[in-house]
Amino acid sequence: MARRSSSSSEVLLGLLTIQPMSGYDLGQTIRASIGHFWNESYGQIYPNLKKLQAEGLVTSKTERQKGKPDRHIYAITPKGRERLAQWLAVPPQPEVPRNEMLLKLFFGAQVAPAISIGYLERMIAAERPLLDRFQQVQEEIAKNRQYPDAPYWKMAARFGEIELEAHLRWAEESLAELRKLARKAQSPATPPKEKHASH
Amino acid sequence: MARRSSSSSEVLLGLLTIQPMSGYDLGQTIRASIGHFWNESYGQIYPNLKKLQAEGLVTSKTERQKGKPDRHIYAITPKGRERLAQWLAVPPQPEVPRNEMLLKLFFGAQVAPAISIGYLERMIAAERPLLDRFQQVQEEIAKNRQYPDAPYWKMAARFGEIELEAHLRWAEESLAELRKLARKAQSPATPPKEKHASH
DNA sequence: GGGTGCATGTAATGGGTTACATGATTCT
DNA sequence: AGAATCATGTAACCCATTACATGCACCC
Repeated sequence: MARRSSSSSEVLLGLLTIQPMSGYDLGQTIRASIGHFWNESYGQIYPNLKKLQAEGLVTSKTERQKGKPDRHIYAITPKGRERLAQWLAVPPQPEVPRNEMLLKLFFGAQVAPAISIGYLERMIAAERPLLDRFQQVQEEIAKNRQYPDAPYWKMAARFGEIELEAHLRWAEESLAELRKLARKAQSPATPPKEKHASH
Repeated sequence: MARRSSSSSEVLLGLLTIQPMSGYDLGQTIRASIGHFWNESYGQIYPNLKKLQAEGLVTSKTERQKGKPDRHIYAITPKGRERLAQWLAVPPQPEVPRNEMLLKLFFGAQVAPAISIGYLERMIAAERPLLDRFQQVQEEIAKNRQYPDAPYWKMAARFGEIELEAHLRWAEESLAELRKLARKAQSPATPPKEKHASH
């Protein structure tokens, strides 16, 4: 995805406004907080931190550890905050996300309905448990209402919740339709006689 | 986005099951039908078609035109259908889409609320008009109910509709919250006196 | 004893967008 | 007159993931 000038380093700046962190911490934080709409691999994080440091947007200090590699703790500089604010002020371009599951469903007529049904069931099984998480996160944030970040973080979590609910509703609805379709395909033009259908 | 083995050529195979098409047609079709969850640039389409042809998954014939370059019309082969079915049977991996707007909103506390408000307004203005499109598409598909593709295409369109509705609900809700926030920020700890606030 | 987590980093590999090149026709 | 549409294609560039490399500590 060769987005003209990506946001990989800016995310790091943004997260470092919360508190100084190591590359590893940043990875963890990304997964835990913005993981539902943004991902960053370590192969991206570490080199970008070096680049940011070279530009004077972050500073680093080294923490010795026994048995483990040194931790490099990065902190954002005033210049880094400026850069972040600049980037935040640029209107984001609408991007079309690629959804492979939907793509395969779109071509579902080319294979047995059971396959598409399986994908929807998988999706529901994988996503339903996340609903609770989003609600928990919002409650957590609500406890720290005084922080200036709180309302924004809550909106992001709420987005996850609302979108997830929508996806689940869609998946259930589509699942019902596909099952109807699969039944019709099994007994074409046969009135529902039940019991020992075909074999 | 270096997804191990992407689906760029398989989309082309999938669309060619509808009818033989040129690279240009494929680009148009993608935008018109699956554009809300999948995009493909010509820089991707043309080379992939050549690759597919070399593998015997599609054939091409040339149509002469006056004043314009020849049209290369591609058609899927039985081998191509096999490959497509194989790919369709592989369970899609859940992917985390990157949403830059949400990312900027998440860091909204670092800039004036007006900026985030602007992004939400933009988003609503850009996306609301699409709702009608999705409904139209579904009606259109409903007219051709007999085609085996119809139920699957309808589901894809319905996904767009449901997700879009969810996004709009979220955006309106968040907008209201941000406006409240902006008002509070302007008159901190001042009871609502109305009229000629500060200036 | 083996897997998982902590912790950092580099290199290979592959994907994908954008820009460029070309040129006639049709719409504004 | 100039922009947009039709139509194909290539090359440069860059972004991002995955794999690899290293090694201790802790838990089962």
